Amino acid sequence: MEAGNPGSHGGESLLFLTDEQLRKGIEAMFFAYRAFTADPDRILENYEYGRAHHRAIHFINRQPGLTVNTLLTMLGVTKQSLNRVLRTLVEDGLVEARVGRRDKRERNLFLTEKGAELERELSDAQRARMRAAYRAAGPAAVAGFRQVLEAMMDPDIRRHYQSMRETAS
Amino acid sequence: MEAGNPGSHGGESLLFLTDEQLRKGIEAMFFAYRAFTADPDRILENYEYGRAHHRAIHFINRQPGLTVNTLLTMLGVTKQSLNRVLRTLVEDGLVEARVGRRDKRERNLFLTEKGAELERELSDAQRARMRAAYRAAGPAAVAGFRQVLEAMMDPDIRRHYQSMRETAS
DNA sequence: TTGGAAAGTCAACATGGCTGACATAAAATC
DNA sequence: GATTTTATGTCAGCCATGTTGACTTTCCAA
Repeated sequence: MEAGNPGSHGGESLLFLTDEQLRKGIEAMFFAYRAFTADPDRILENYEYGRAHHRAIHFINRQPGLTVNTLLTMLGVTKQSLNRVLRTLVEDGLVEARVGRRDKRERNLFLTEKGAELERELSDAQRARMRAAYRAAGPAAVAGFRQVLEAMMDPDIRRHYQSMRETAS
Repeated sequence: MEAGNPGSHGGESLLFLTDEQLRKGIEAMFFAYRAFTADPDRILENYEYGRAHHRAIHFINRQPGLTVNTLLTMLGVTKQSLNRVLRTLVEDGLVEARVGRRDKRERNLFLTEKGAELERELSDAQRARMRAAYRAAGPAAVAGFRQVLEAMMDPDIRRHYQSMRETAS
């Protein structure tokens, strides 16, 4: 199935959809993602945290005060998985979980100063690689990169992604 | 560190390197990668295989006859990890490990017909998503996507990536 | 007041990373 | 020819992080 015919003439856009092009894209995703996580992973070895902690910290930093449920949706894991991670972060004083003002069942999550410090260390490393790649590829490539990644996301998540507040650190 | 100054005027390329841009890129990678692996993961649930098996099958299909060592380099895992996966694939008749002709210590890996079938099923799903994203983003975006991902890879791996034979299935 | 939602917890299990130790066969080197 | 190195395979055990299922507490809302 899917002939992947390189000689087809269905208009410009089809020229890029050969099996070979698609497979190269798949490999590029795999290799790039591995590099993308490698730097933070190295840093996390010095602490007693893993990649799951990094992800939680990232999103709490991006949307201070977000609820556990929202974080759950963004991470796409079960609450039991998340809770294991979140508990250690709260115990270690990197994350604060405040009882919701309007709805007291909710917990609003914030990074403490200590949490923000680790976030910075991890983020600096990850952004450095991203920045280098952006510089090497150039502005036009960066726009295309973002467009393809967005198109690849599941629609529900894409909405979250697009509406992410610009909090910066 | 890293002021990430949106108002800087260092030339066109620097305008794309604000912290916010970089963080959005980081999130895009995370969300897109999750979607990227979701379809094959769903298929693999029907078998007794996991993501690790998929990766091995992918590269054996791409470079038929590659050695265990080469596969190890591409996957970036230990031989013990790979062996656990490879053993079940050979036992189940999806992969054939032929003794090397020139160097009899080596094993050259090939997909059997059965292995090629599973490869096709997994690959079809993954390529379908990639194709949809490529179509939605357009040819220029695809080129940029590939450029940024390449720039993000570790140099050694990038060389492997670029020299990957065009075997297609 | 009752039902459901948000969060937390315990237990058990699977996958797939890892290290360390060791075995075998074959190539390469001295 | 003896020795060392390389490629592969294997066993055992550990760890991080995902899963399901069951159950509790708190609190909002109908």
